[in-house]
Amino acid sequence: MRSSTARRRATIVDVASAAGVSRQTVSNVLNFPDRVRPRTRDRVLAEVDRLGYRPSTAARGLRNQRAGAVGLELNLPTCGSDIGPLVLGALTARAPAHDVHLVPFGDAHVFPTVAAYRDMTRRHLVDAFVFADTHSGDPRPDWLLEHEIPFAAFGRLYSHPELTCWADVDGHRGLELAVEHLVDRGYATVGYLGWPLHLEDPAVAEDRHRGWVDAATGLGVAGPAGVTDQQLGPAVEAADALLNELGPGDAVACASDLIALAVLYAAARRGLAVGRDLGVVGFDGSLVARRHGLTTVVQPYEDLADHLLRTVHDQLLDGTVPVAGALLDPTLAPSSSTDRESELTSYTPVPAPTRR
Amino acid sequence: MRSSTARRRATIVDVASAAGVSRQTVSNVLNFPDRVRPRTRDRVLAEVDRLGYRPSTAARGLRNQRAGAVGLELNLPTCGSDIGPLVLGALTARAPAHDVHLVPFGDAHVFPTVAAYRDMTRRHLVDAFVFADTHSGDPRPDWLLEHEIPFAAFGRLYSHPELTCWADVDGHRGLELAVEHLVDRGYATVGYLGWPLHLEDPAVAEDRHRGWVDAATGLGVAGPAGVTDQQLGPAVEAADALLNELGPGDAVACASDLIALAVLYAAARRGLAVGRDLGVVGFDGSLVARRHGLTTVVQPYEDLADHLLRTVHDQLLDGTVPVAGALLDPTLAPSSSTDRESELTSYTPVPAPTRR
DNA sequence: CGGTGGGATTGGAACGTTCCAAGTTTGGTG
DNA sequence: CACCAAACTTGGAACGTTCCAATCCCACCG
Repeated sequence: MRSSTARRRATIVDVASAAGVSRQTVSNVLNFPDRVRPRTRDRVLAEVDRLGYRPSTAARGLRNQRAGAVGLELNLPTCGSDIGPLVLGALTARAPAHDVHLVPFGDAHVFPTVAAYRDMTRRHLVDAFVFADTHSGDPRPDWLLEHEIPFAAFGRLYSHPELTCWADVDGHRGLELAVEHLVDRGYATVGYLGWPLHLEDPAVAEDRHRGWVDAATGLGVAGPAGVTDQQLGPAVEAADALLNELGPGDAVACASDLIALAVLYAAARRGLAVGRDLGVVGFDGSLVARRHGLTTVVQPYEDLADHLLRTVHDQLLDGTVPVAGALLDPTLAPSSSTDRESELTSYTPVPAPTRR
Repeated sequence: MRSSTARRRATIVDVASAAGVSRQTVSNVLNFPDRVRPRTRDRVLAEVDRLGYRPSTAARGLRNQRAGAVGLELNLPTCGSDIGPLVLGALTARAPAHDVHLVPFGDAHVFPTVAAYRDMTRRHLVDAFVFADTHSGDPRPDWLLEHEIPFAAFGRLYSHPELTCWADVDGHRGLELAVEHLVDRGYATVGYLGWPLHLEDPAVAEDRHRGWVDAATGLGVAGPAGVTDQQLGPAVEAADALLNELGPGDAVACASDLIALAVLYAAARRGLAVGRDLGVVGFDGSLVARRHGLTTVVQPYEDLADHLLRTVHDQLLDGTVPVAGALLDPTLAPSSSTDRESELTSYTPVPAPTRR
């Protein structure tokens, strides 16, 4: 066993003696390159490269009193939604750019409490937290504020209107995009199927609804509107009711991809060919949309991830918080459900569009 | 600012002096309770509790040369599948029981390479890795073996038949469960819609297919079989072809929930009421199944997570690897698609079953 | 040619934990 | 009552890094 030589990973001292400088100089090369003369710097960097040296996370964390990690709560609503995996994927992909790593935690079966937050904080496992699905009476923001622990929320903190450490998608803009696209494609009237305002998150529901109202009214294409909760069965019934008030050549903009799927089903039920007879636009850019050939408003997941990570980073660095919550612009991904040449029905879905 | 008092988290020395013992005794209380007299132990534990002390992850990791973390690769196939979120949720929920935390990594857009593995290892950020979606020519197992880094795979390592550090669901047993359930519910003939054997993972496809063959033949209910890839459009066509050879009162067992959804669509296309006229069973226990009222074979996600985490834990502890890969038993979750009283069609889905 | 200033580099100390070897107490025995 | 072993407890050292203060070196100026 060559444990002593090959097995042990190189430390800063190994690099230092290989380059003929001291510990501290190597540290400076990596953390404050300006402090080191170019000649020395290059020599050190060459050895860093040759030995494959990387600073130990544990030693760094101990010395700096900072874990370089962000806790991410994965609870039931987050895991079981269509966008959960997309948010997680984006945060994971963007974390390295912010010099942090993620630590997911939470029991997918139990409703969130602060216990896990307290435990992870005490163990110095993370410096800050990111979470989603805030609700009224949510204990988490209060607890984190009280303990002065940085955090950022995906979605408005409507239980704490004064807080600005959140990012969300601009649903108003998203529905504008949807309506503009539908008009562009030549659909005559644009209806809307969204969420009731008394539902869990009235701001999001209101936001998307107003987007449709403003755009459709502005363009003179406003049709009927309906509401439903985020469940397939009831949504199909609501979609069915809405379609009673729409005719061939009309369209429906939806508050989510799941609702859009329900519209596909309601259309199929009455023999409407989606695309040709009826335009449908969803919201989320989820797997459901890709599978079913739904045109959808794609949330800017990477931008959201960047904003959330930057927000906690700034709080850690100097305690600054954003001047306001961030509403980020979504984009529209056209597919068959708004293609007039297409005859999409729920039971003859098209394959997913080829990836760019 | 009361930084100096309230802000600083308690350390082992604080606990020690509060309890009137030394550092080491506190450490022993937490790590080797037997070494400490009960009287002392209780006194120390009381102070631990009072001060809310938890050992610093960084200090522990530095001293023990162990991060207490497991890297989890989230790549495109993992994130974009129906089971990805379920596997992740289970691993997250079970990690604390194994005294580790997870560190997800990976770029959802790029195909996996060993670069990220090397980087995380060098930084001592993780001790081991868990990943899924192995494929032939996968560089990861070879690289990890070469560097003697523990790992465990979700899914068979069919590119390395000699390796045993994997866990997978017993698809054979799953399709037995499905067929038995369908016979139990009084369906006459049971067909099968699965994956072609030349697809990415022939072992899984073969496994599930044989389960159907054995059970259906054994019970004398074997019907026609078809194959399709894991895409909704082609799957609906394949399901349609299969239904040509089945009549009312028959059933289809499927290799995945997505394929089962395709069967729902094909049934709707020809006016068959799923449940009453046609039994359908999916595989995965995914969100898709819950939404669409599909009876499904649920993968034992928590057991899988436990096995994977235990496997890497054992490798870390004393280098032992399992004597064989683990095939874990799934369970069956009945829903409307095998309820003879129900008239489920793809466009009139039932609400998700109430959670237990 | 000595002094000065400033940038580059250095060694000591500390972050919080656990291992190790040595120390102290406890309880039992001759 | 003295002694011994076992049980329990203790302080020093080390894990790898970065902060801090001190030192070194060099060019430039008077």
